[in-house]
Amino acid sequence: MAVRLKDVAEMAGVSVKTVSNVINGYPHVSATTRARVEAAVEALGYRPNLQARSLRTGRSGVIALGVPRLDEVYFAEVAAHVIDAAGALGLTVLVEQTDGERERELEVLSGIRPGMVDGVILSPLGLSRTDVDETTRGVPVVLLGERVSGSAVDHLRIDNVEAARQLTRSLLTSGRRRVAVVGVPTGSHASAARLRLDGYQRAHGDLDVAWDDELWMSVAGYRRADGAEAVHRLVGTGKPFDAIFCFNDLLALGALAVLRRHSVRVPEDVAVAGFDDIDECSYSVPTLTSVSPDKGELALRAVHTLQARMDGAGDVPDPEVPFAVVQRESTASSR
Amino acid sequence: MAVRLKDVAEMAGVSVKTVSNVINGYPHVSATTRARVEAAVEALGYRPNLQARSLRTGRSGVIALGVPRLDEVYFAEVAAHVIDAAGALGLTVLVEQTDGERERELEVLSGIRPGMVDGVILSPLGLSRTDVDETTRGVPVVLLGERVSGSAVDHLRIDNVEAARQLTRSLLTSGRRRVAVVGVPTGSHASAARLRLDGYQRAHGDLDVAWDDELWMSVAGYRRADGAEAVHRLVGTGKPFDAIFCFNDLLALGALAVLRRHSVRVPEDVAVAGFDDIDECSYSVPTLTSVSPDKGELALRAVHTLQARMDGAGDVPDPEVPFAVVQRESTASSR
DNA sequence: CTGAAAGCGCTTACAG
DNA sequence: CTGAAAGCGCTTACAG
Repeated sequence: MAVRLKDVAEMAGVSVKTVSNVINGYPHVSATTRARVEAAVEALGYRPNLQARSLRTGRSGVIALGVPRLDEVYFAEVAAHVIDAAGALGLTVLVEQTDGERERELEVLSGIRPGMVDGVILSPLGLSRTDVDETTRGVPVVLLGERVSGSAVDHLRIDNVEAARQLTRSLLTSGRRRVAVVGVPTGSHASAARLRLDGYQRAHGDLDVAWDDELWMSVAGYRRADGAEAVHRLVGTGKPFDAIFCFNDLLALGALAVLRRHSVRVPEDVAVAGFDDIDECSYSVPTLTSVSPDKGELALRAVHTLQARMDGAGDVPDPEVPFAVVQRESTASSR
Repeated sequence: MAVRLKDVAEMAGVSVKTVSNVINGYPHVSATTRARVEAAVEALGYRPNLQARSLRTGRSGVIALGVPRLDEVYFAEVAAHVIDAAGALGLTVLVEQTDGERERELEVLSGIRPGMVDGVILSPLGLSRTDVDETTRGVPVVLLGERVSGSAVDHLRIDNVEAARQLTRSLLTSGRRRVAVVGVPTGSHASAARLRLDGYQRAHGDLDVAWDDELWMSVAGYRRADGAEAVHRLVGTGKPFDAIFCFNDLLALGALAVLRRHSVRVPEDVAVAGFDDIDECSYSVPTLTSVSPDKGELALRAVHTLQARMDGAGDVPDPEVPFAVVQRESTASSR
C-alpha cells in the first residue's frame, strides 16, 4: 500500500542501502546517484516509515508529557511551551492526562507506550516518595515541580519558599495584617503547597507579624470552584481578614468572584494574590497579582534536560527556574 | 537491555508464539502453560514493545491532534476532551501546534510521523479549499470546524449560522439596536466567522432591524489583546453602539476590559456576548453570555468517527454537534 | 562509492 | 494446544 524504501530503490535502480544513505544525508554518494534517488523519492511521494526506523535505531523522536489536565490553564500554557521546545529539537509530544491520580502518573512514568517513547516529562501530583525510584526503569524522566523523592531523577522547579515569602512580605509591608491562605496542603503529597505555606510563615517571621492559622483554608482541588468554595467558608467563619494568598491563580479568580458577591472590595477591603501568572491575571477585574514562574524557560529546560539524558549526557541545565512576583491591581495599597 | 518476548519464552520454556498468545489473550492455551508464562512475564517485568507490534500489525494506537495553540483556552478544553475520549478507546494522542499556519496544518494532515500515527484530528485555520483533498493520502482525517472543501473528508461542526442567529436575535429582542461585531472575517479562509456574520445578518432580517457595517471590527487574531484593540478602535469611531457580539470568548473578555477602562457599564450601557463558552465565561465580571458548543460531544464524535474510518467503516456519527446559547449577566436586559 | 544480508521485536499463517 | 519460520520497513556493520 504505502511506498517503501525498496520501491524507491527499484525505481532508481540502486540498492536500498543507497536510498537510505541519500535519505539520511550520508556524504559519500555520487551526485548522479543522489539525483536519481531524489527524483524517485519525489515521483513516488516516499516518506520513510518512522516506526520501522525507530525499531531499528531505538529512537522514536517522541516524548510523553503527563499533566493533571490540559483544561487547567497553567498546564495548557506549560504544555504549549513544551511542544514548542520539543518541536525545535525535532521531537513530537504525546500528551497524557493523569487527573493527578497516582496510578495514572505511574503509568506515564513507566513509559506509556513502551518502545514508542524516548523520554517522559511529568508534572506529578499524587506520587509518593518511593514511587519514582521504583518505577523509573528504562526511559529517562524529567519531573516538573517539587522533588518527589531524594532520587536521582531530574526535577525542575522554582523556589517555592522564596516566591511565597516575597509575595507575602509585599502584602505585609503594604499594611495587610491578617493574610488568609487558600490552598493549604491537606494530604501528605502536596509538597508545593507545603513549601508555599513555609514561605508565608517565614515572611511573617521576617517582619515579626503573627499569623492566624484559622485563616488557612484547605481545598478539594485547585480550580475556580474550589477557591470560591474556600472563600465562602472563610467568610462564614466571621473572622476578619484583609488579604488572601491563594496557592494558584484559579483559586484566586474563584475567590474574587465570591468576594464580589459579598460586596467586599478588592483591593480596598481585601487584597488577593495568586500563583502561576496565567494569562487571565492580566485581564481579570481587578487584575491579579501573582507569582510568575518563567514557563518558557521551564519548558525549555525540561526538554533539554530530557534530551541530554536521552543522549546519555551527565550535564543537564540548572533545575531551578527563575520566577518574578508581578504586582497588579488586586494588591494595590489600601492607604 | 529491555526484556523481550524471547526472554519470557526462554524462562517459561515455551516458544515465543505461545507467549504472544498468552499476552494477546488467545483462548487456546492450556491453563498450566498460561500460568507459567504469566509467572515469567511478572518475574521479568516484561512489557511488549509497541513499536514492534505496531510495525507488524500496521496499527500504532496513536492518533495526532492538531490545534492552533494549546494555550488558547478553547483548544485546550477541546484537547482535554479528545484525550479523554481517545483514552477510553485505548488510543494515545500526539498533540501538534500549528499556529493556524497553512504549512504546518498540511504537515499534520499528511500524517506527521508517518507510520506512527493511525489517524489525524485537525482543527484547521489556514487551509484552503483544495489543500485537504490533495494532501489527505493514507491516514484517515477528521476536521474540526467548518468544512474546508467539498471533499469527502469528515468534518465536525456546530451550525454557526443558526447559533449566531439565535444569539443576535436575543440581543435584538431584549432591545439592543446597534450591535457591533468584533472578529469579522478578513482573509478568504475565515469560514466560521463568515457564517457567524451570516447568522447575525439573518437575525436582523428576521426582526426587520437594519445593521450598520461600520460597527463591524476586524481582528488580527482571536485573543484577548485583539478584542481589546478592536473595541478601542470601535470606541474611537465615535459611533454609538449598545451591544457587541464577539466571535469568540477571548475577544469578548478583551472587550470587557476596554469597556471598563472607558467606564462603559456592561450590560447597562452595552451588552457583550462571546462564542465558545470557555470556563472563564462563568467567572468573568460580568459573567459572559456565549454560544456553548457541546465540546465533550464534539471530541467524542471526532474520536469515534476517526476510529470508524480507521476500521474502514462507512458509518460515522452525525457531523453536526449540538450547541446552546447561554445567557449570563453581560447581556441582561437594559430596561 | 555501492550491494547483500542480518536483525530491531513483534505477529501470524502454516504445520503438526 | 504449541512450534519453526517468514516478514513488517527500516539501518548498519561487513565486504568489495
